[in-house]
Amino acid sequence: MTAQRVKTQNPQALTAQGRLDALMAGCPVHSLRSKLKQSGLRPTRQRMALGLLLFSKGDRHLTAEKLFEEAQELRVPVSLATVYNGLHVFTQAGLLREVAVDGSKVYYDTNVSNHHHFIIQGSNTLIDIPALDIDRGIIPEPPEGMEIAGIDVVIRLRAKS
Amino acid sequence: MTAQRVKTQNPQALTAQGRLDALMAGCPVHSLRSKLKQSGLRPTRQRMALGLLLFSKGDRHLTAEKLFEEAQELRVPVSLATVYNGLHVFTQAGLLREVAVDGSKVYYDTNVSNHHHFIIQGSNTLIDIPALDIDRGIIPEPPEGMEIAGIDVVIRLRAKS
DNA sequence: TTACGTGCAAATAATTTGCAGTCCC
DNA sequence: GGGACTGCAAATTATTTGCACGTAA
Repeated sequence: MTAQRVKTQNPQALTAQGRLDALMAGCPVHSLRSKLKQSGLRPTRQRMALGLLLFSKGDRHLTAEKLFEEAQELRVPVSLATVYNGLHVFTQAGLLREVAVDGSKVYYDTNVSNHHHFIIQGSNTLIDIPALDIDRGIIPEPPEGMEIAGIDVVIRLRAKS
Repeated sequence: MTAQRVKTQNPQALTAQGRLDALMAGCPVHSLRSKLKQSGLRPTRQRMALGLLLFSKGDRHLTAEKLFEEAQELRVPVSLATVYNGLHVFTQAGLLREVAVDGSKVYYDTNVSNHHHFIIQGSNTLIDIPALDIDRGIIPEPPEGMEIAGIDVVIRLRAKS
């Protein structure tokens, strides 16, 4: 192995892979590849394609069907079953968050930070709401011409570890 | 402050009308009947039976399938399609509230006042949370041995009338 | 009477699964 | 090479719909 072993606060910068990652930090392809590897997921052709569709356009709210359509439009060969599979493993890895909107389809949010949502009845559009507002009991103003039809708060519980 | 009880007999020994009567005994049958009429809904045999199952046991959280099972256990003749139909018209009439829990099934809450929910991961159990707490930015303590896995806030919007 | 409701079975919609074949490490 | 991943099609689950028949007003 290499002889240069200097301790710093960023050990990753000292390995060959780390230097490579740093160089490629601006490249969405390579940053996605290492994100997947860090999560123990093989960066397969299909997962890379889905990951790029999901994560290289800012925060997005997508259904499985919608993501599948986007892949098809771009002539990326991926099956619907693999889209579902990919969304599940991405979610498990903490790269996506499922949003409970209604009883029909599941939405995936590429913004995994703490925040909430408006949903416009009829059109199935999600709009982010910063968490702080609601956590302080402040209900934000609806967009122009819209009014609040209802508020759903669901706190999911699990057995303490 | 317990409600007047009617002596229960073997439900199978009764006629359909008799079982319906047993179900109605001690229950606000007429208030349900007028509630339905006020909403422009015909108080049919099936809707009365479903309404009594829903509204005569305090606040409940039910799925269509669960309500159907309860009707079957009490030998109340009603089809699954009619259960779905009934839940929809009751919801439109403001007698029920749909709760967005996850992407699979729809829950119906007989408590239509402003409040929120815990859901216990794994078991599909809903627990009411008074609205005031959350509307003031106070997240209530989870039950013993449970911890918060996540919070979903969805504000549903509609076009201003 | 007659429009609204109901029951049945078939149709949808979203998602999952079984398994043979493929690809990454 | 071997286990992880993918694709296809069939299976499942939750819900809706079409239509003939029933029933409350």
